[in-house]
Amino acid sequence: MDNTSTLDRRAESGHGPIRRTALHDTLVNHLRDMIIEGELEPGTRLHEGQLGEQLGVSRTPLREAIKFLASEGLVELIPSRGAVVKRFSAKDVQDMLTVLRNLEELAGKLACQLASDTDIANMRRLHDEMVARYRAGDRLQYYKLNQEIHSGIVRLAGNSTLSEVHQMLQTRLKRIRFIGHEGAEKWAAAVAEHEEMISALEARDESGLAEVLGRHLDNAWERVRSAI
Amino acid sequence: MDNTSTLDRRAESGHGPIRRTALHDTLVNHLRDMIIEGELEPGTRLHEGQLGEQLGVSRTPLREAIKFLASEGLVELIPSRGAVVKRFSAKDVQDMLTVLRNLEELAGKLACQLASDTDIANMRRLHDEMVARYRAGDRLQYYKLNQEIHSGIVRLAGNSTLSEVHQMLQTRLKRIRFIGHEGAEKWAAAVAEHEEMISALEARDESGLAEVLGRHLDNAWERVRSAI
DNA sequence: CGCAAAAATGCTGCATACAGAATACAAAAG
DNA sequence: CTTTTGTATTCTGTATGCAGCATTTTTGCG
Repeated sequence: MDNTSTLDRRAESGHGPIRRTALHDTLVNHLRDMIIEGELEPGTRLHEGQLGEQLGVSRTPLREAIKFLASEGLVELIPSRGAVVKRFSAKDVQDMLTVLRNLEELAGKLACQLASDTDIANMRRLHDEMVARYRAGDRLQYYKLNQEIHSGIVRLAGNSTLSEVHQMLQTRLKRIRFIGHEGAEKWAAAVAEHEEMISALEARDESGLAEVLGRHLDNAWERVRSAI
Repeated sequence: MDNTSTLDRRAESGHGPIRRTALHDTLVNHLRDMIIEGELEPGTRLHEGQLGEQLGVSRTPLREAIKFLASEGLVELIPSRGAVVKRFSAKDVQDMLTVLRNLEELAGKLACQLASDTDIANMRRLHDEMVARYRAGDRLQYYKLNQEIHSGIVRLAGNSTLSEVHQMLQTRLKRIRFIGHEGAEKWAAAVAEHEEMISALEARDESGLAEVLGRHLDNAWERVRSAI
């Protein structure tokens, strides 16, 4: 049997020396990925002994990581019965998107006020790169750049709490968005909305940007609602 | 020396059998209270050995609770150096209030749409009770009811994510609000704003309620800004 | 007396060990 | 055949022990 733990392998695949980051962070990120990517499906019990052996760590740091994720809302703690991967209902997703929409609208307005011209130029560059990935049909890279753009706009709002909360909701929804693989025409529409977003940002059109961001997320809901 | 741990004493002061809740929850709540009430000041290192002995628990569950709080943003984890109580700058507080304002405005709108007449009547009752505490000069009870009313309006929005995020920010700000002990005239103004809030809710006046909630939080910022 | 290097101390990070609760299974009674 | 109860197993919750890192103190040398 392979004696190298899963964690080591993943860490080595990164850059530079092995395990720069503390084990706690590594574990948290790894478990988060496992949940987002569906390796641990909703409702799955997180078996400490088994999972620990699989990852090559003892139960102590594993439990700490699980508690951390519990506070992030990705897993649910059941007294004396451990932790299970949280299951999100359709309403849960809708609720998250409602809040996310509001936050992005706020972020859009603030970004128009606060972003430097350089910041905006960088966003345009990211956008162009994303469109290139779209044209190439590279869904995975498109998806990554898409997320980066949304996070980027929020970052331009210069509000750390806003970034933090946005990041948290984005993470919870990642799992869902993986499911909602939209068709070609919807994908094109999403790209068009992104074009609108960047244009509004360049024009520093607060209400315009907020409107597009809101519409974009409403459409996201339309895209995934059937998949849940 | 008193052999009963601090945790036991606090638990016994509750209702029913001792320690209904799991130790994890008890610890998290206790530490959270210690931070909010200023017993653990910002910048304080959370000394595992010492703190554990003081609370009468071993390091393991204590560490798990600390990790939980770290994800809530109340403490900061520093690799190989443990955890410290997070210090919030004036900008941090302003950022939180900006987000909180946006969330409450959203909640106000949704509450006007979704709340039942009974729900609204209950809010009015809470409000009247709060005004009574104000007239009696009972700051602590006033403060508690105040928080309950804000949480209540958010709850009426029927959006669990909204409630959760709101609760998180409210918790982080509690520590700050404890400082901002407003003067008599500002207190009166705050009560007046609350009266407006309830009236707007009863009239199901979405924009009116959102406006008051926003103004209320802006004023909250004015009240605490000098104290930071 | 000042400074640097090295030892010593204290704390965190992780692993392991033990106790108690929950569940699964089996056997017996209705 | 179903239900119930006793027992065994498994997993969680908590305590403790050990190793490594950070910091501080002490000691040796200029």
